[in-house]
Amino acid sequence: MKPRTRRYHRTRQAILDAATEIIHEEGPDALSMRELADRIDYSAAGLYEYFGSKEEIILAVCQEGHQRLAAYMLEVDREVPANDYLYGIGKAYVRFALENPDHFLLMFSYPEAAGAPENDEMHQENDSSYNILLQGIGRGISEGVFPERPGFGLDELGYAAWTMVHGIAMLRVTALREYPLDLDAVDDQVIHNFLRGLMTA
Amino acid sequence: MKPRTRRYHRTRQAILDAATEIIHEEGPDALSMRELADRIDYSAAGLYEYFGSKEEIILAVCQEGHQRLAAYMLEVDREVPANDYLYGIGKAYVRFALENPDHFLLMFSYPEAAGAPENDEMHQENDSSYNILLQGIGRGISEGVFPERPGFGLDELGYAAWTMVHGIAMLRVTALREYPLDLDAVDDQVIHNFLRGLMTA
DNA sequence: TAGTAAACCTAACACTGTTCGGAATTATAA
DNA sequence: TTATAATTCCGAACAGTGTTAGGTTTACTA
Repeated sequence: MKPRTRRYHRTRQAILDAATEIIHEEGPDALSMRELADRIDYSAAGLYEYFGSKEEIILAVCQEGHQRLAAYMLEVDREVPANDYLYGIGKAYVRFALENPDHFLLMFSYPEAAGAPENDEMHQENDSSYNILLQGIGRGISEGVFPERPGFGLDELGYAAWTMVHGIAMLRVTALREYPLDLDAVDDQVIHNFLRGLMTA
Repeated sequence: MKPRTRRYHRTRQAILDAATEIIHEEGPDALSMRELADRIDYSAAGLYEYFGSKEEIILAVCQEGHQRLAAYMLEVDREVPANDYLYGIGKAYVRFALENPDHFLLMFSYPEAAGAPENDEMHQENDSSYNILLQGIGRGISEGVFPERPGFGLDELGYAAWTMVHGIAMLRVTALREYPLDLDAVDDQVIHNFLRGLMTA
């Protein structure tokens, strides 16, 4: 790769990093092209050499967020029973949301950013967060931990699990953002209750 | 009530209706003070006689949304077994989100709008959507349909039910907004599966 | 009918994302 | 090394935003 394109990619990444930083520090509304440019010693107009619009920058930030979310889930220890592993997956999903609330909200405000860069089909790449979840459930099925019911196969089980952890994560970063009591313990029970439902046919 | 204050309230409501209309037709980003004023034959500055800021208008729209959501849930037939009633509650929650996606998303982007106008404690008024859900679960408990487990009482059951329906609703208006297949049937199974989990101790 | 308060608008301010034209920098070719 | 070309970058401007100050019109009251 030529020095030119390498420098180009480095600047692109600097823009994305600064944007992520602003979103983390001051929220998504505070992200303006001029402040973003200031942080990396550019002018606002200069950014348009690297991104076509502000929306493109936000979209790229969202895509990075989805990768980071997947990274959270890949860190989970797999050397445990399938149901315990799935519990870890769910907790990782929620933990990412709690540790990056604005980023998490942004990711799901731009649905078109959910997939891979050059792929309009949803979650088709292998290491998407949804695919990791799906593989965990598939493992539980093949190990006989989760019995498949008629009309409630892998896809339906995956959908059910996703809605549950996503509901927890979403509520906790929006409506329950300031909730004073400890919800982690309740989350545990909710997830375990769900998994128990899957395990008993 | 004097004609003056009556006219004042009518204008206030006209502003909120127009704002809701714009959000429904063109999305929340298209809501500008000038277009909003144009729709009801005012100038942008004139609106500030009725609301302190654009955010106040959005907040009021969100509060109306929460009331409408509660109305959806109050329409559900109560003359059925407790578990069937809760199923109806859940479906009503999701149906509101699907029929008012932008409004629904906005409501949960402004967490401070979740409660009553003069009440910073969450969901304290009786006919909030969450309270309706909670009462449905309470009925199931008192009728012996849902057994209370240790450390998993009414509040925890309510939280669990809320996260589930909210997860379904949220995913379907964001990440799965354009999903081609029919998810209503899957939602049925997911909700029923959840309720079955509650019914079996 | 005179005086007062409410309602409303015009004009402006500071900000936003974006574009245009040219200037500075860097790479390529002679 | 020098001339040419391409890339990179910026200042200035444009149309739009929410908001405010000041003044004018309207409506109510005494």
